[in-house]
Amino acid sequence: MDELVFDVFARNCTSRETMEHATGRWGTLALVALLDGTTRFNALRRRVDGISEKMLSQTLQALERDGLVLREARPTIPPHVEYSLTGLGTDVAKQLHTLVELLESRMPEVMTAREAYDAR
Amino acid sequence: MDELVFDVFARNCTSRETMEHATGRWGTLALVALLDGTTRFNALRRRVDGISEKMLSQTLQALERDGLVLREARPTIPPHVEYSLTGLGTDVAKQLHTLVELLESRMPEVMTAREAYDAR
DNA sequence: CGGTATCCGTACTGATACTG
DNA sequence: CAGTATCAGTACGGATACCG
Repeated sequence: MDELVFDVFARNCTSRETMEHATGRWGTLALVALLDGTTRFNALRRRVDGISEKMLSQTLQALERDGLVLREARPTIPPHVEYSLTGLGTDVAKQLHTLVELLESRMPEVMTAREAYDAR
Repeated sequence: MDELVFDVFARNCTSRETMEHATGRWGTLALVALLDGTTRFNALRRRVDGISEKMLSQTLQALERDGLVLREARPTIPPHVEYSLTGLGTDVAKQLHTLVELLESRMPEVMTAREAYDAR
């Protein structure tokens, strides 16, 4: 029988890998940005401040491979490529969005905690 | 006036930093593990398969500084140190736990998507 | 426009050894 | 037990240049 390959706490765990794609530095931002709807590559790049072309490309590829993001390219000149969320991607993105909002609303607490921590 | 320092999409954003601590490779696992209750350093280390002492230490320090984790040390010999979640930490951890469960329950979809992606 | 290829620095990571 | 210190490898990330 298979081992618990979906248990995040296990070292060689498939879901851990996908979690990292979704919750990683750029994954979260890309997914949440896509909640606004279908978006083109460079629009996403402008939205996610600070991301490089390379990282956006890599991030989107990982998310597409995991079935969270859908990539649709029209063979026109110049190229027109649109990214959107799949059903699963939408669910994950919503969850991440909730987390982002939770954290943003409570950043004052975080700042206070940091000051206390740094004080000693 | 201040800029929108809590807007994750902004490059120099404080919440982005905290998000990365919470959703990073080890942050998520540490937080979710702590949902089971107060835990000692080495117990946590055993629970989070694959984490090194160094990374666990660094992760916990970052989370403690952000006010997500509480560290309590008894000055005994040998040392006895307990880690637990703060109120904010609990909220964040629950959110992450939901995300983990969502993803684990839908890993079959992910696996299918990967096969399709790799096929072409 | 939407990428890929290449280069290159640094920051992260894990072993290992050591300490109170 | 609960860490810190040190070190070496690597993978991440950004800048630049280039292509269809």
